[in-house]
Amino acid sequence: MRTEGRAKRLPRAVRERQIMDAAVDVFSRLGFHAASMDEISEVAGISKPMLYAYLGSKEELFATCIRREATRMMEAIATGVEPDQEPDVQLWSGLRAFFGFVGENRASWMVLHRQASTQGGPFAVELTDMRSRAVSLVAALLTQSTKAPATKLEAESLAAALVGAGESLAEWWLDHPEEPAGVVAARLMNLVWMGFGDLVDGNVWHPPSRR
Amino acid sequence: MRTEGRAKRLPRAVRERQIMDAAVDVFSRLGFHAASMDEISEVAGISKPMLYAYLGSKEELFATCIRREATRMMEAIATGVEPDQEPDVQLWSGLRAFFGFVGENRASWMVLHRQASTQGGPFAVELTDMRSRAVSLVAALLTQSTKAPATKLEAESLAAALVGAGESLAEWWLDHPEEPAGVVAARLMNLVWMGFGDLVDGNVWHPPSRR
DNA sequence: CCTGGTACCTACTCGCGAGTAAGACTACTG
DNA sequence: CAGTAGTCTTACTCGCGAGTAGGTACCAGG
Repeated sequence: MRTEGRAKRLPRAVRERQIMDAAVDVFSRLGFHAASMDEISEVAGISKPMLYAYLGSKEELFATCIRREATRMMEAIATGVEPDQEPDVQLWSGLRAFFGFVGENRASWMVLHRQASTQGGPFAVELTDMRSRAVSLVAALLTQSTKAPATKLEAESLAAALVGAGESLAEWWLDHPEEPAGVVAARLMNLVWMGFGDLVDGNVWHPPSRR
Repeated sequence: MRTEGRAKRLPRAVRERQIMDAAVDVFSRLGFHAASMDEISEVAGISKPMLYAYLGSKEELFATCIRREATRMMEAIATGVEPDQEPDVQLWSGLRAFFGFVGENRASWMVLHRQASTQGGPFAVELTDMRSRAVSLVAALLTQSTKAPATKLEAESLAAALVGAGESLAEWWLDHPEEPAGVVAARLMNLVWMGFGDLVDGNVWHPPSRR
């Protein structure tokens, strides 16, 4: 990019989107520190001062990326879940939506999770916030469907474990891209719903269509 | 540290250990890029050229840290597991050893996992290697105990999911240090062995002493 | 055709941190 | 009490990257 002298004149809103896309790409490949504003401007097809004019400092730019991608992802999941269904079906649709998003937005996910969680301070806050929304959601799902009255704390921590498992399986998936999203989702579904205790006995969970 | 002029004369082996300890500390707090050789030398109580004389470049130093901590951790787990036991007991002892190590070596774990996994290239290799050893171990445990003849691939991927869940729960634990190691371990044990399906019905897994 | 405002640029400053040159201090060995 | 091997230091070089100063091209409306 930027092989030619001057870039086409474009309205600010469009440029800002281009810059954000470039930033997510570069941050995901290089990480926050190793990414340079020079490279981002290059990928975006403009010169460095434009970055500063539009998106502020490097840290501001990064934080803005985090916020945008986090919002996109939460929306994708919210759209995917099917409320007013059995608990296991709700969990299943949530998992499918989650892995679907990650599969189609690997760069977004890397920026969101891998990068944001390692840089301390203001960045991690956005992450923590997003995660806790997810945890509360799962916890509610659990308490609502539990027959034995488990404590709120118990449900919360189990939900945290599940969300963590999802995050980490998505992380693992980055290194095994050949697997389709549905398979990965189903795998986690079986692990957390049935448990190894059942699985080793050959008891498997099936999606609703097969019932 | 380094407030006084000259450091005491010490044999090379001892200095190298001090340097490594300092490096793990600084890398875990700041991350690879943000950590400076100047700060590491300061914490170690010596001057910068000593770092280069003994441990080579910054990247070499980091790789050496990764290798050392990975080895320490695998040894801790190997010592903790109890072979010739029921599968669930083996899993349980493994989990306890793992979370025990992480709890007593938070800095090590952060360097190992959080930092190494985000820096690409040669560092991630060490990590991947360690993880795959863990995965094979769990996969073997699974196939050995499964009645239904699951495919090797299925066992491998479930093992990967479990290891990932462990990693991520440890990650989560860093932000909730008040929980004791045993509780966290038990929680994961219940999640992966019983599954939510059982848990919501009130069926819980108990450690061997209670049987 | 001028006049402003907005998009865009080249070409810098400047501090920080990786890595090094050159030598000084200490302890053991004969 | 040399000589020498290994420990440790001060005081640099040098490149890279964040952030900026001071413009130039382009499109309105008058």
